[in-house]
Amino acid sequence: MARTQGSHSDITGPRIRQAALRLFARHGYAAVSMRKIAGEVGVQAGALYNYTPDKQSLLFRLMRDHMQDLLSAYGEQKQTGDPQDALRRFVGFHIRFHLQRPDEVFIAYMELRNLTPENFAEIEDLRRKYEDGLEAILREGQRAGIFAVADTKIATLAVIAMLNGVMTWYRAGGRLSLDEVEAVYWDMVRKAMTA
Amino acid sequence: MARTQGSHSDITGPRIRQAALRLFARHGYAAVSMRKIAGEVGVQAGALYNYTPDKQSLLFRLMRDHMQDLLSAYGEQKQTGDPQDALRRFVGFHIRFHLQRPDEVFIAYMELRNLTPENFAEIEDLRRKYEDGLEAILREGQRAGIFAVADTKIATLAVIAMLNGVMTWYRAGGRLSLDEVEAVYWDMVRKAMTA
DNA sequence: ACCATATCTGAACGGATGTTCAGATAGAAG
DNA sequence: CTTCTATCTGAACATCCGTTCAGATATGGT
Repeated sequence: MARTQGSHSDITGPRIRQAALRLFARHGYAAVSMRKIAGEVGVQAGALYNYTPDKQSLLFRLMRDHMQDLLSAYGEQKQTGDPQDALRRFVGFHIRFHLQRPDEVFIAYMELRNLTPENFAEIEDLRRKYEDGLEAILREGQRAGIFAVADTKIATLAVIAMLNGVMTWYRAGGRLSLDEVEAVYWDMVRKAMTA
Repeated sequence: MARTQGSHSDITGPRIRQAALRLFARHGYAAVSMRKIAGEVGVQAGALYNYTPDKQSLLFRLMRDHMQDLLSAYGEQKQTGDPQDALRRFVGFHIRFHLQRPDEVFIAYMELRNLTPENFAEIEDLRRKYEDGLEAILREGQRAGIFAVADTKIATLAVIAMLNGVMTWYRAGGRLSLDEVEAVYWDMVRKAMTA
């Protein structure tokens, strides 16, 4: 046997990335073999190498694409308004964007140590760019006397860490709606940052 | 060759746990082989099985011991005082305890998915017990009208998530002292929880 | 109908994996 | 000094790993 009926790179390629994403998120990069990914797609392991030069690149591209999606989606947000509004929009954006991509978020966060140093540096760079967006808001609010934090960098990391906590417990159709979750977190973030 | 000079279970046992802890934290459970752990200790892989029935148990016991240490250390804390004081003490305790054990914290958090279902349930049970300690403080403060959070369970998770963020950036000898870090986080937590 | 090319198989590669165990030596006890 | 036991080695087991590649078949264009 060789090429199979209906096989096409436009179909197999996305399916491979999708399967890798799911399996990496569930079991971790090191615990997932190329054969398991291939099995999920219904293909032999060798076929994966038409779509990725190696396993490491498969992981890296998933992470890089996710971070670039995050940055470009955040870039499309309205950037005007006073710092308080900007912070509120950031909270809403962060929660909603990340809750829509649980697997990507999990991987981008847990699999950093499985990246080569070069790949790690690139992902960290993108992450820092995103954090800088929030810190700019906090600094502007600090300057305007609206916010009162001891250290904008630490506050940035604290807010993001707090918001990321949503991912560990929120399930669609649970006790609280998305709007309610957003309101609850916004209340805590606002109070924590405000004078 | 067989038994080596100076070999003793009181020495080898702790060294194995220590090496496993360090390697699991650095590279992840799945990426660390029994041979690598043994190599770190200066012993052959087979010797590890005098100290653990298998690799899974090695991971599990590291996590369980850590969680039990956490619970027993927290249990020794002074529990009296008004909720505001109790919350301040919780923040200080959590930051200091966890910063002293970065490897254990990392593992207890990142390697949950590599536990068997039974082991996972046991660790999660211990984690919930710890969270319950914080939630009791928040509920008591809520009852007394000191705190004003929309949901004590979510607030509990939010506070812990925020505090855990310290672990990602704090390095001893850095820009801020431990006391300063504690003060900065306490300021944010207090404001976020207070009416 | 034919051809070029895109796509996949199946086998193979060297090496790593967790675990077991008989046998060997060191330390402790008498 | 002898005996018992704690401790470790070294080899072996079956299985899995990431990756490569020649060859086979399907697809799309002419």
